[in-house]
Amino acid sequence: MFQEKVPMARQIATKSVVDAVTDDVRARILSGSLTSAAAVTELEIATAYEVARPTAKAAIEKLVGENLLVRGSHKSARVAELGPDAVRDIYQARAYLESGILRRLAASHTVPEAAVAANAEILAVTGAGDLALVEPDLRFHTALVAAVGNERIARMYGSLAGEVRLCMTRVQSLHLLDSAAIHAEHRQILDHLAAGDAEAAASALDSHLATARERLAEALAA
Amino acid sequence: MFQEKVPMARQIATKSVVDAVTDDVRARILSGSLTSAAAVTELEIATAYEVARPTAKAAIEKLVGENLLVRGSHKSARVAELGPDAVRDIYQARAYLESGILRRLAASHTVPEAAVAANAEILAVTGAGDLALVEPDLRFHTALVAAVGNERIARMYGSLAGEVRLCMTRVQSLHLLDSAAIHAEHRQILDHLAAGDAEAAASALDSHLATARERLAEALAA
DNA sequence: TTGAGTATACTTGTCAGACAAACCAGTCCA
DNA sequence: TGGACTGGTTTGTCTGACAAGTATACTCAA
Repeated sequence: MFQEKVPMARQIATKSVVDAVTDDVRARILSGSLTSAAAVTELEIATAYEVARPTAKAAIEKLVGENLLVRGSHKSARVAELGPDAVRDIYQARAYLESGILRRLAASHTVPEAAVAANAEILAVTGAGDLALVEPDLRFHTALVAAVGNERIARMYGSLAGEVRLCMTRVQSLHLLDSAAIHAEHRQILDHLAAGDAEAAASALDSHLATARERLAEALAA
Repeated sequence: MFQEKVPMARQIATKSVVDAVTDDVRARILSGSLTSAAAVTELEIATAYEVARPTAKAAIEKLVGENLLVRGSHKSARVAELGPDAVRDIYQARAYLESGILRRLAASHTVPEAAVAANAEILAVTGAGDLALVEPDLRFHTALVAAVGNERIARMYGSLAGEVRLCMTRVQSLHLLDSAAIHAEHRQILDHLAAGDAEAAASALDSHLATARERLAEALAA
């Protein structure tokens, strides 16, 4: 293999035009700059980025595949709008995935280093922007998922995380999330992991997600 | 809404050309007609179905999004080949998803009707082709997942099911799967569900998947 | 004034053709 | 024998175009 001859090749990345457009549009969606109020047409994207329409089309279809955009046949795409039921669906799926993972991590007394670091960041950004909280929070949970080393589960969680971030930014999450409380709940989960108490870790996660879910759902219902 | 005026509108489906090509290629992949031995080029698909190259390209990229095809930049696509490690990864992910689901179903003593029907079919096709067994087997598990009514979990499981079917057909599964044993193990799971015994159901599923996983992994290693 | 039907504009679906860039394999030369 | 070059193959992207579907606006009649 090539990697054996050059153990530490510098990683460079060349993005195709479609990928570049996709990434930027996705960032705009996740940041809340693009809402479900206005339609996202292929021509808009094409002119905005000065690319051909097929390129814009490919980018839109990629995002549709990620469930960030929705569109029907012969209709322009819109940002997927997440109602209370969708939020409950997403958080229920999260709970399924993460509770199983915590059970496994607890069995081997594994406390992922990356999760600890992400949790520390939550306190660090206290008082900063409201949206600054979302990133480390998601990174904490993603680190837990990544710790089991299962590629497909990580992929699945990634697709969920996109939708989670989407609805977190839609509700501007100003007063929904208290950084100190989140940090404490995360800390509790990590402690249970260190102690190897699977059930305690799972139930702590359940309540952690349940409160977030209900607050989000209520905010979206209004 | 339109649906309130016409309560039972006939469901008709118009597939786009891209979707039609995608579906057919996917079927060829899952049936084993397309293997990872030969590359799948855009021009091949385009000429085979008498469509333009962009159409073929879109179909290929959809299947790449489903993880049935893989391809790097400027390289032709190939059917994803699943080694022993990939099989273990997939089955571990399945076990995560399904065990959590069984716990929930057992808590409400739910025995999905569709799962019972699918399990009956497994006995019905005994002695028929080897591949005939795969369909009802997957349908049994899919029915369990669908019973919880979570859209995102069902979606995730669907993407896994594609890969499962892929490696099941790659190993021609002649002597790997004994229909009577499978039926019995499924039956046991359903019984545990009816009794509301979550742990027993989950552990029965675990061993059910573990045997299938190891046999598949061994066969692929050879 | 209101309703229905038509007409028009907008958007997407698909195609053809083209060129550049990247990859691959085979060949040639030192 | 090893490296560089060169050709063919494949993909990435673009331009331009037309057909088909959707939604909106407009007109005309009741």
